[in-house]
Amino acid sequence: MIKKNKPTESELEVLQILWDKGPSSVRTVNDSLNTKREVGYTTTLKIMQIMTEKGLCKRNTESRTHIYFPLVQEDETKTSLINSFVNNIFKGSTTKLVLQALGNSEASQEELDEIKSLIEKIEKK
Amino acid sequence: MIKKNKPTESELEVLQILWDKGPSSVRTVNDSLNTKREVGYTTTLKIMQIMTEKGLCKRNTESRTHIYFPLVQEDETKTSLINSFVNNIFKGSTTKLVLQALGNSEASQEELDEIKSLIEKIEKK
DNA sequence: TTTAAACTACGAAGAAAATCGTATGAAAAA
DNA sequence: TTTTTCATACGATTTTCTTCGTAGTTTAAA
Repeated sequence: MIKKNKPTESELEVLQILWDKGPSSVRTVNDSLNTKREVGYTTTLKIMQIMTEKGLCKRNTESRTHIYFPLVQEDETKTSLINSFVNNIFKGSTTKLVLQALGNSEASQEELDEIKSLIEKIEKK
Repeated sequence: MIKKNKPTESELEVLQILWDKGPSSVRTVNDSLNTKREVGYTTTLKIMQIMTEKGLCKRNTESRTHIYFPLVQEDETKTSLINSFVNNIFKGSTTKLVLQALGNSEASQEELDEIKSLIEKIEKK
């Protein structure tokens, strides 16, 4: 883990949209955000400009409407977020997190099977 | 989940100490914090006063040195934190969190066994 | 009794994030 | 062409959290 580009919550919301939809304009991202909560257009614009400064994303400015795309990977970013979460809250023990998360979840049998098969795979190594 | 008393990072550090050590004075908490990072005494005091206002803890002011104790439970609080984490980052799917967390962890066989037995217990219900 | 140490209260400075208003210019519509 | 719509840029404000300095009090030490 070289850079600790920990995105803020807002930045993460934007990243999630970029990961899901691929390269997008500010308008697209803002519309998407507004399906969940009210955000002003220039607010979203500002956030995305800051994200660009921070290196969280990059943009194509050839056309008037700039197109933004993520520079950080979904998996990597989330893994890093999980790690700091686990460090903050579970003293570094991922297992504690998993136990507590699972203990309170309403996981279906399919989901449990998925987890079991992942565990098997780990055990084989 | 009625109240969304989401503690901040600092508040969580304090809570963790109160959960671990039981009712404590500001001095005790501050000393404990300082084993990990440098924090001024009045900083810790202020945080704990704010926590009291917020209802995260309560204090006994009978003696000059106030004794603080948590008003929120460790399990409940962490579960609630996990839930918002899962909502923010995994679109509400606890399973996704578990899969990704486990996939990148270095869990020992004992830990894996613990998880497996929890899964069995869930399946039996 | 005088001095020093340990507490709390409280205001305020600082830092980081989020939000927005306004200016400006380009493109599309009328 | 004129007007309206839609972009970006950017400063400024607001909010939240963190941190600390100082004042005032009580207790302990000298």
